[in-house]
Amino acid sequence: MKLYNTLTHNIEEFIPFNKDEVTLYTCGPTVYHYAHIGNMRNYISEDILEKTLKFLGYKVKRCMNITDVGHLTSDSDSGDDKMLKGAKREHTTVLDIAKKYTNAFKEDCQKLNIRWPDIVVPATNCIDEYIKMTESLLETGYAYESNGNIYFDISKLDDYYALTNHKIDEMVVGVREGVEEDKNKKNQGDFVLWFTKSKFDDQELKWNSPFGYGYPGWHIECSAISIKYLGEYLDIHCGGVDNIFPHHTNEIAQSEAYLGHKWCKYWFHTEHLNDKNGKMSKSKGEFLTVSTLEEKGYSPLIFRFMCLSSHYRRQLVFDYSILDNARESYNKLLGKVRNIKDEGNIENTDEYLDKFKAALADDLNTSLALTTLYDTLKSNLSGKSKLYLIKEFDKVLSLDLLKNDDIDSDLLNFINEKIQERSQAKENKDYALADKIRDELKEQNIIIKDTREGTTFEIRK
RNA sequence: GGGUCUAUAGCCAAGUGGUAAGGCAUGGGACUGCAACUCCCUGAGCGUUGGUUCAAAUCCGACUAGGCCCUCCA
Repeated sequence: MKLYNTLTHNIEEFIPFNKDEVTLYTCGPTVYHYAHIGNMRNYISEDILEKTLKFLGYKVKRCMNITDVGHLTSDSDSGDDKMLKGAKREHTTVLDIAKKYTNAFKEDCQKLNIRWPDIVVPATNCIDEYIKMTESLLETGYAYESNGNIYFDISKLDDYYALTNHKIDEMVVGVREGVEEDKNKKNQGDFVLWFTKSKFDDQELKWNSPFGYGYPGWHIECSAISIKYLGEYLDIHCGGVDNIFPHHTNEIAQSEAYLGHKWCKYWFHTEHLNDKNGKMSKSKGEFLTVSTLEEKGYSPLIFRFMCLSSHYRRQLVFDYSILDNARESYNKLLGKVRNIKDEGNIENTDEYLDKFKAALADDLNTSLALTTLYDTLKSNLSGKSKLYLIKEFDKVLSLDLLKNDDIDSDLLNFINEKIQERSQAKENKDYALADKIRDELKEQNIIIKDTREGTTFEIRK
């Protein structure tokens, strides 16, 4: 399998540390609000990565954190805590906010057929580990105390900017509005490992530590959680491109300083889903969530299909015309699959299976993988063979290609009555009534289909 | 200013040196009471410009346009 590695800026052959089991770490959400669909694109990509690895025969152990503490709006000794802001906004506690939005995130994942990782860890569960790491970094001289906080000293490293190719002299401090320089730092790029109460009296969650009563910095959690659950050697670390700097850069710094050896081999980053004004964010523009799409009548899997028809390292500009396009394609695809008759012999399907695997093994070329699905549908294979292949493909695609929706019996009766009514009207040549019934059903996304064998229907997603 | 990525038909998009996959939309046809569904047919020389090569969308250079990052973010 080939994967693009941000660390080397190249597509590389994937070779895990341990042949038997691949370790995969995902930067999870900061649960201070709903995830928008741009966030979800990232998790869809990671889901495809995990399922592809499994499809190719690897065993995968995947871990994800849930950030419920320490995520400030700035890396300097200032700025608000996102969780605290969320709690104030909704007049409740940080823990309630974390619980509410963790559940919401889980539901979104379910709707999008994103497999929930094997290990999911809230950041607040591993305070001891952060303290242990921070203590060790202080002992070895990679960290220092200044004005109550513990900072990581990036000047102790030769290759701090390996991930980004940034050059320290050409960095501009405070490009983004609202970023202040922290005068307590030795180097402007240093980052906080532990905050103390002196600076943040209103912080709700605080713990005792050898460095004082306080709470951990944002970056330390991913390193500590990953090392705790996946070991000292990590195969793949995933996240959105926005996390390359500073988050992942800092993770590498503190992890390798702590471990004393190379830590993570491959860095996997998903590009952003933008809107026409640029990057999607919770603070500007339309705040689009999975629920928003549902309210507008789009099944979440249409969004998944839309993501899969592009490539994870390609920016995608969200627009409803693109989603509409995906909806048409997806519905037609489901229709084609539904029309396959389960008959004939099981034939040799290696040609298609190999093409599908090759597409995914080439840095997750999902677009080409979908093409293989279309090729399969157009092939001369028996219905039985086609259905077998589709079932296999859907292990990775997870588009519910073969899932028959259970229809509520009341609804089914209603539709059948309407179809009867319409057939009667047609017999009476009362086409105005027949068309009226058809139109009314269509408004409810029920599409009437007249075939030689009689009238059937389909519920449009 | 530095870093990084992208530029293929109306839209999404494959393609990594040998004269452009696929999907959606459009148009035409079959089917239909008319439609929808389904099936068949239907389109571009690859941002501009130099160069390398027998041969370039594919390699190299320049330019143009755009996105993202440079201590919030997936």
